[in-house]
Amino acid sequence: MDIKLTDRQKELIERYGVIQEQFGMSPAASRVNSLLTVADQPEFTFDEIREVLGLSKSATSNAINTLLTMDYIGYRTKMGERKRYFYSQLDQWKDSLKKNLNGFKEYNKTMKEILNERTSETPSYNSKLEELTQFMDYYMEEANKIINNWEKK
Amino acid sequence: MDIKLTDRQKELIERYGVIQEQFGMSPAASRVNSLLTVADQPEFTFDEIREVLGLSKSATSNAINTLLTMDYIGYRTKMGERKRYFYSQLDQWKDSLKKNLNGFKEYNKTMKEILNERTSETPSYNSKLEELTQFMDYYMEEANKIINNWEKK
DNA sequence: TAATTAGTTCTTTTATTGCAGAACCAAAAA
DNA sequence: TTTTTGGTTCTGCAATAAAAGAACTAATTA
Repeated sequence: MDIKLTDRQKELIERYGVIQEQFGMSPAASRVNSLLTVADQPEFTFDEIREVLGLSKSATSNAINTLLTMDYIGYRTKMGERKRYFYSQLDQWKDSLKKNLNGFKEYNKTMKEILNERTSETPSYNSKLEELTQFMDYYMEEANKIINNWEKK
Repeated sequence: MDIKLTDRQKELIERYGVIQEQFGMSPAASRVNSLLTVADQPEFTFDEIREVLGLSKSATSNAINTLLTMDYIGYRTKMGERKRYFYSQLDQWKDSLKKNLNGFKEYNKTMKEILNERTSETPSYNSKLEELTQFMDYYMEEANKIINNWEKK
């Protein structure tokens, strides 16, 4: 085994890790994803990940599985081997941006229901709220166009 | 005092509250912001908020102050009164979207540093990473245009 | 001057998260 | 058939976050 990382790589793994934590990912999962993004080696096994990051088996297992279900990483296998080789699926970004936009859809649905339920006594507030829901619809539509536009290029 | 909310309003406050929790806001702050968005009454005092939501003074105080610093709510005062009257600042949405885009900027800066540090042994991975950073720059620029475009309308 | 109002701040309690460590399991190898 | 490999799942502990409650404060009022 014996995987070596430069100090710079270690620093970047931590920095990128912290950023991902801010997006709600657990410390361990953030580090695993960082490792697979930063390290020269394109694929890591379960035990290699465990070793370089100094994690327990359970933490490694849970981190890998959350990353897999989020499609942040993938794995391949090799003929006649039972091990899995994990790699960063960085194409994930556009997809997770799209999922993000879908999250806004839920948000906006609720905002519209709130608007529908509001008293008619507050017309100026209500029309601001309405403008907001329209803006969100507009934004989501245009943002999707941006993404599709890029893909066509 | 004696503020009354319909069952539907209570339901919407909880639902909108949960959505906001998913964006990383504390339960109490989420409920306060929801209340000010959903309730007919356009302004609430500290004690009214405390009472309808059944929160302690400290929880109320902290929730209000985080919402104030995020500009999610505002308050006004009335001549000769010491109380503050809090209201939802729903114009916040566009601003927080812009702040969100700025968050991506930090993210992308780190991605570029990672790219710079990567081995030249993995050209296809590297070029994917590069495309990604370019896409992010493009997206941030275009998203800002969307927002400004709407505001001009 | 004492009491009330409108909060803030500090301390304690409770709930949640994140991880380690050990037990466990199924497939493959010895 | 026992052992090893490549994990997963369960139990428990430590750290952190959220909120309660009580003590505090600065203005205002009685």
